[in-house]
Amino acid sequence: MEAKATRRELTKAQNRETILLAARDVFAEMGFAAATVRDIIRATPLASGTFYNYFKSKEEVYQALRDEQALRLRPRLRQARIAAASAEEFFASSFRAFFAFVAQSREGRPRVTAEPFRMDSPEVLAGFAELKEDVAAAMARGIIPAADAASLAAAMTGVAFELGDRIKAGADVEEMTGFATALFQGGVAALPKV
Amino acid sequence: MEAKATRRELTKAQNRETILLAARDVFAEMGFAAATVRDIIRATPLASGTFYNYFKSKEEVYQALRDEQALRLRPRLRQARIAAASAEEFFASSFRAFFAFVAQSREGRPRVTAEPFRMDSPEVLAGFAELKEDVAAAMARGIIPAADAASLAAAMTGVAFELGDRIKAGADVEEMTGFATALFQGGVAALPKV
Amino acid sequence: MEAKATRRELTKAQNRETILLAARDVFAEMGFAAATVRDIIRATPLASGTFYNYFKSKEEVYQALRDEQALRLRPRLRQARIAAASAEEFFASSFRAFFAFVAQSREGRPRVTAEPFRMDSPEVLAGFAELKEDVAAAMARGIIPAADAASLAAAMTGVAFELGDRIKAGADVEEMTGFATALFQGGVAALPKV
Amino acid sequence: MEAKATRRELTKAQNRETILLAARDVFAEMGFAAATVRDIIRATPLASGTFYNYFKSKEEVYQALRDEQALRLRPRLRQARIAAASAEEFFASSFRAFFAFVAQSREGRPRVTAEPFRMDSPEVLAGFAELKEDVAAAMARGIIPAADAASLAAAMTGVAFELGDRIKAGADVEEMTGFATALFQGGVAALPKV
DNA sequence: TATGAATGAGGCTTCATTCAT
DNA sequence: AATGAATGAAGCCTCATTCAT
Repeated sequence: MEAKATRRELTKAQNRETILLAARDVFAEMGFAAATVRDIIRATPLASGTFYNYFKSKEEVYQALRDEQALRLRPRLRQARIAAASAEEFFASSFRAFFAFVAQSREGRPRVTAEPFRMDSPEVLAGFAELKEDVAAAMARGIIPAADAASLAAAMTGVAFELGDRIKAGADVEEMTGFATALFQGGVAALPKV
Repeated sequence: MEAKATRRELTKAQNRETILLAARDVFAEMGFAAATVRDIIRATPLASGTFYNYFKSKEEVYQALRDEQALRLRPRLRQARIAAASAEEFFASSFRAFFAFVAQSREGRPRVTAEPFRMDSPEVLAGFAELKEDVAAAMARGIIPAADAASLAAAMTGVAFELGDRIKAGADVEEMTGFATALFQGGVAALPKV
Repeated sequence: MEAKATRRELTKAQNRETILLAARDVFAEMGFAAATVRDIIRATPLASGTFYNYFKSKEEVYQALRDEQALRLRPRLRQARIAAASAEEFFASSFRAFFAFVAQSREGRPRVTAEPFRMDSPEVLAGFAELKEDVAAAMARGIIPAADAASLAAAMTGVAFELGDRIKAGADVEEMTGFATALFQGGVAALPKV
Repeated sequence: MEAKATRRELTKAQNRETILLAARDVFAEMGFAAATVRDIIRATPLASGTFYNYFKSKEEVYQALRDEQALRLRPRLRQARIAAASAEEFFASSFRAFFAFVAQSREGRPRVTAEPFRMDSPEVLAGFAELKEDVAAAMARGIIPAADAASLAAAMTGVAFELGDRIKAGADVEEMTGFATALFQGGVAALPKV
């Protein structure tokens, strides 16, 4: 009895995963705007109706994708930031975690999309909120000079996304981390010389 | 005969503009992904067929919109950066021009879209290339310490977009400019105290 | 073993009844045309597959519903008409039985449907055929003046349905019965004065 | 210029009519519940999208069909009833107008539908309201004995529909009219002997 | 050029039904 | 029997685009 139930559950979970993976590829290949539910289904061995057993729309798949990603990324970031004992450590570990994540999830799947957007899913927003909190906490702990935490968090986000976009291989991770960390630590003057 | 021709020219230009303005509103209201050519036409007194006298698709309108914006923004940015005699001036004038532009184009049109994307139209890409060049030039001129120009340009872009997103009123422009400039000048230590 | 079998029988009958009741509500709420098998299932604690152990389609449920109703109504009508010793009795008992049935089956379930249709299920048709026969029989017995029995039966049916539609509460039954009976007995001149 | 406009208008009107006629046949053949928009389109030389230039749904076509019919029927009925100088005339002219209308609109199109329903479109409801008013007016004028006008109107409606259903050819019109009129005038006793 | 109805491809979604468990 | 996920046919509808006027 239990085996039976388990088997079904398994298939369900697999189907869901199948759809998510297909969606990721489709979005990457043609961009979110152009992608259709049909495209996702076609990238799958499943029947059209099956899609709707799992998601209501491409938006929902997208959310799930984002959220799943964020869910995997957030703890790492959090961990890195909370453990930081100095500004250098705070920035370096934050950026390193993010860039490593980008490099890994980009593995074998080159960034093709002409449309680098970021939907404001709850998980993503929550991730940003966390960053702001952590920045504020770091300021309170005296690790970072007191300033506008929200703006600093936004600046970190912008730099992370924009430099993240430029990451090609795992090799770039440390380089980018060094660059971003130096920038936030000491401005242009502190950047690694070329 | 000439009058007629002139009038026609005028009408042509006006129709094009009508469509562009409508498209801007439609994109702002429902996002690029959800918007359709029909939506744009409906936001216009024109007939559906007329759209195709001016554009081939919503993508093309979007490009035109971007390009027009970039075309208005780029000279200002360029001007500001080339005239800069110090790093401080370089950053401040760049960010100020951008934030002012954002504040102005947002006037009366609150940011509604749940989809803050940035398509890589030729004009926008060109704008980024320009920034990179100008950064490199500034480094060559000794105004900015020598470093990876592309990464620095990317970082500036990221900060500009992310802080730009947070701009609500014209009043924020100077504040944001000060924040971003200080960050690039001297890192977190240099940020305005709260 | 026997207990088990019995229980199963019971469950079978119960499931069938469950589906029929759900179908009745669904049809009443959204009309037959709009209702789907899924709607019926959803109004039930049963699984979708189970439906097909009992019925082949919503049409079949509908028939079953009609037939069950007709099956309950017909004997009463028949009884009433056969026992009639005068035209007055014939009409009054027929209409009373019908209106009472309507009032009862409408109890607590107000007429919502925008689609007052009457499918010609075998049972319903049989009911009409019976009425015609009984009318003819009553004519043969001299209780009702000889006339076109089919047309008279049709007229009775029309009046019954149309006045039945106007019944709200049990209180209306006698009133409607009086009205219809008077009409068939003596025409407009015989109708209750207001 | 005018000719051109006229030509277009004409085509539009023709298309609308084409759809209405097709819908009428489709509804007659398979019943409203089973009919789909696709069925209607298929019964037409038009493209699927064209349907939606004229109607939003099969319900809307149905309404239009009903309303058009009612619009043609109502004035005749009204006329007939208002001109009536006696109860006999009131009933006879009402039923005659209705039965003639039924016979005519049924010409060549035998009643196949297994589903004799009547949707409560505004026009149909208005028609019924008119009947009630006219009955009341006739009572006020002393032509019909005072009674419950609404119930009498309902009874007339029921008899009309039910007998109307039995009409096959124009030949039946007078017969049915005589039957119904006699019934309302004097009850069963007054019915034509067989 | 402007118009706007017609077109039909194609996306979206639900549905009845099946079938492995 | 009961379950409920999978299926894919098919209905719904919108859309981009064409084209006669």
